[in-house]
Amino acid sequence: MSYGDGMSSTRSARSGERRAEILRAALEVIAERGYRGASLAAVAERVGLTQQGLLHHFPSKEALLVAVLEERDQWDAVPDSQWRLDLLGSLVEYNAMRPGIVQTFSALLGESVTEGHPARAFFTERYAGVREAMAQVLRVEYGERLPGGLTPERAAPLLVAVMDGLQYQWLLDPESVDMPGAFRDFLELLGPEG
Amino acid sequence: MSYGDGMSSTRSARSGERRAEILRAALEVIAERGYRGASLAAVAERVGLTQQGLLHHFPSKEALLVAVLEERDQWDAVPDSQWRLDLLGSLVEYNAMRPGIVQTFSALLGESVTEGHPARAFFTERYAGVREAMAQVLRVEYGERLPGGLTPERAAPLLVAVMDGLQYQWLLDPESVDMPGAFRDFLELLGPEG
DNA sequence: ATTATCTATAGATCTATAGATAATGC
DNA sequence: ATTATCTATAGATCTATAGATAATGC
Repeated sequence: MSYGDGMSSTRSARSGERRAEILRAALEVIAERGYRGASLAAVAERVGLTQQGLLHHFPSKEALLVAVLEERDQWDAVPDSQWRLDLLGSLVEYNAMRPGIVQTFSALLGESVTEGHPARAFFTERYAGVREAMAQVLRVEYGERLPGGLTPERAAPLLVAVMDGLQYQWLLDPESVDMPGAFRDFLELLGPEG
Repeated sequence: MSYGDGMSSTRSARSGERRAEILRAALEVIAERGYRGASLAAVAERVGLTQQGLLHHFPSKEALLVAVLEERDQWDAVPDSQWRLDLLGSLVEYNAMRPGIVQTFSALLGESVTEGHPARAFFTERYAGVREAMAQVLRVEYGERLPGGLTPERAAPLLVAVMDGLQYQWLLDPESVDMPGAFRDFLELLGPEG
């Protein structure tokens, strides 16, 4: 399912560029301060607009966040069920090269568990989907029985948990935590095939 | 190392109680809104004080956060190197019974990766310590060689990552994620001894 | 006409300080 | 005296709306 160019007949190319600029700036500011701590003014300043000028492109702060989340190409370098297990290591390596995106994502994930957070539903659904996709990836690699007697469905949340958990440890202390190496260790642990 | 009663000669018992009440309220409000989203007024209201009344007990919002973090009994039902591996499963089970604390912790961890967050140093140091402690726990259980050819030091960040990562998945969707079960699965994966 | 921006501003908050008042502990 | 709490308030923000002005596209 390829999803369109985002600037259909109603919106000019120039406007599309502006939106993209704003989204990039929002991503940065959220990485630095989280969503609740990010002010529209800070995002606007980064693209040389006033806060009111920004609100012409996104009618509210929440609309801006939703747009950021939907532009999930950023994190949807993340796998679907077509992926192969041995590519996950490379994905983690790739993530280690873009701390900004990882930080935005991790800050939003952390905030999203608080009450009434506008990203909560997004993450809940996303994780359900990612667990399913990972189960399928594991099934392709191992069939129904994994080491330790696990099924793909039971191993999937662990795989996801390791990726997320390592991101926090790595963001807090990149010198001490070799994120890609640790993730490969986990794949090793998963068994001979990995 | 037992750490004292927190109300030495300088502070009355009544004051200690008030402080404890405030800390409990702060824990709740942070769970609901994160640290940046938590207002002193919201915490104060919960203990029947004005915001200014609260600031008599903690001179600033940051001082309140520091006090919350230092009262880490909450999360330091978390292991030191004396622990045994098979007790970790029970710890996760215990955590599954106190979603509030888990949520406070997870929200703070998420926020802490943003710039200039007052909990950042705390978490960085805490994780270094927890990794060390976990390595020692693994060493006691397995010696120097774990399944997959891992050393205790290399397995430790994975163990920690699984615990944290599962917490997020579980907070977002407790119906779909069996946190204690999944963690036991991971211990199973770690090998025969676990 | 529509789109992009701006200035002005309303209306909420938020943290923190100053200083008054009441209660408590020697 | 010290401790706990309150009222008043300064000084920053923040989001969002209203309405003016300039630029762009048919």
